[in-house]
Amino acid sequence: MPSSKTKHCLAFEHHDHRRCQSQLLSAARELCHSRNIRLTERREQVLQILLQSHQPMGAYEILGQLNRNPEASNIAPPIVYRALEFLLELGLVHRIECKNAFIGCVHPGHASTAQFLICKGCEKVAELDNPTTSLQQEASQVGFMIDHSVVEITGLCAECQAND
Amino acid sequence: MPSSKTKHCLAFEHHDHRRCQSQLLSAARELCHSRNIRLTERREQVLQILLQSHQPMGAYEILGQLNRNPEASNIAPPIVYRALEFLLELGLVHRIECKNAFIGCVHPGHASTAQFLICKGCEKVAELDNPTTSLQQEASQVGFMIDHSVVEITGLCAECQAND
DNA sequence: ATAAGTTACGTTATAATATAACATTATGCC
DNA sequence: GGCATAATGTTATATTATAACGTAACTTAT
Ligand SMILES: [Zn+2]
Ligand SMILES: [Zn+2]
Ligand SMILES: [Zn+2]
Ligand SMILES: [Zn+2]
Repeated sequence: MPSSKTKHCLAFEHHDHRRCQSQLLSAARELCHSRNIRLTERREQVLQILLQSHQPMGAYEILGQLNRNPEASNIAPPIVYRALEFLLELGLVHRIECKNAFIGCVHPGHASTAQFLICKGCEKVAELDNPTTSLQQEASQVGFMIDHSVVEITGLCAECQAND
Repeated sequence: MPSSKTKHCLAFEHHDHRRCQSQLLSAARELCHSRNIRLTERREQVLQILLQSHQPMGAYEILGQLNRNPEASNIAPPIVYRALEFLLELGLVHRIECKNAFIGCVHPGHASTAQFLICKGCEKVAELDNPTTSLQQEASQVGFMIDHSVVEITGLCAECQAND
């Protein structure tokens, strides 16, 4: 689980993902409840789909999973994109720009400053948990006011290097 | 012009862009010549289009400019994407992931470690010229081997803050 | 409770971005 | 020239995303 002390890289560590998943879902519910915002069934469905793994998913892949359910089939793209928009704004989900894909946030709360390690081997994406300040320093040195940052490092995780 | 000593942010500084443009074009020609790689007319056309400004352009925008030329019209997407692929591999052009767009590299040579400040006001994109090491440290602390990194900071440049 | 206002969802169509597959032309080498 | 290779051209289609408009569900006021 996320910790602010030690250097964690959840996605690349073996862990009880069921627990990980249910904790993140609870956190999402609590966040919405506390802010008096509606985590509707659709929105929760999309979040749950993203929380199934630490691999990012495309919008149409999410759509496919929603439509795999025999009852209530034939859902169309806007529904998924709207749920994603909601979840992104709350910081419950992040967009992986270099893959046009989406992933559940493992440290819900901080919306605009996430950083990711993206493994080309196992395709998992780990969210770093310390918002590096050096970029902010760089930016402020030239008088730039940061609104949103995208930091996506692609390569091979330790395990995939070993298994090559 | 790019310098490795002072902290520059070319796109946001007033400068003689004609000169900037022609220097970058020359640098590209020299790079290709020295490596015995063919900077064909098409490839150079696409590069020149990207060097027109410090704003990124979508592939179809580039396509539009190519087709604006009355002779040799009706060029199709693959041509642009192939030229871009060539230029990206050489590091003469970068892809701005969060905009699905492309921009000429202002420090030709370093392909995979660029960092950008993207202004929402003037839509210019500045390429930082010191590859920050803190990210690499982060990555190596968890045994991650970096292949390619995307660092895109969106916000407002100093001038756009003043003009708000 | 009902009406009005708002938010979320559903539906259809289409826009914007990107690539697959194959034909043609240009270039370099023998 | 004849051959191999690389680059370009062409057609069709895949993938990702949004516009526009209608319906249903929730919220609040009377
Ligand atoms: Zn997990
Ligand atoms: Zn891996
Ligand atoms: Zn310039
Ligand atoms: Zn600006």
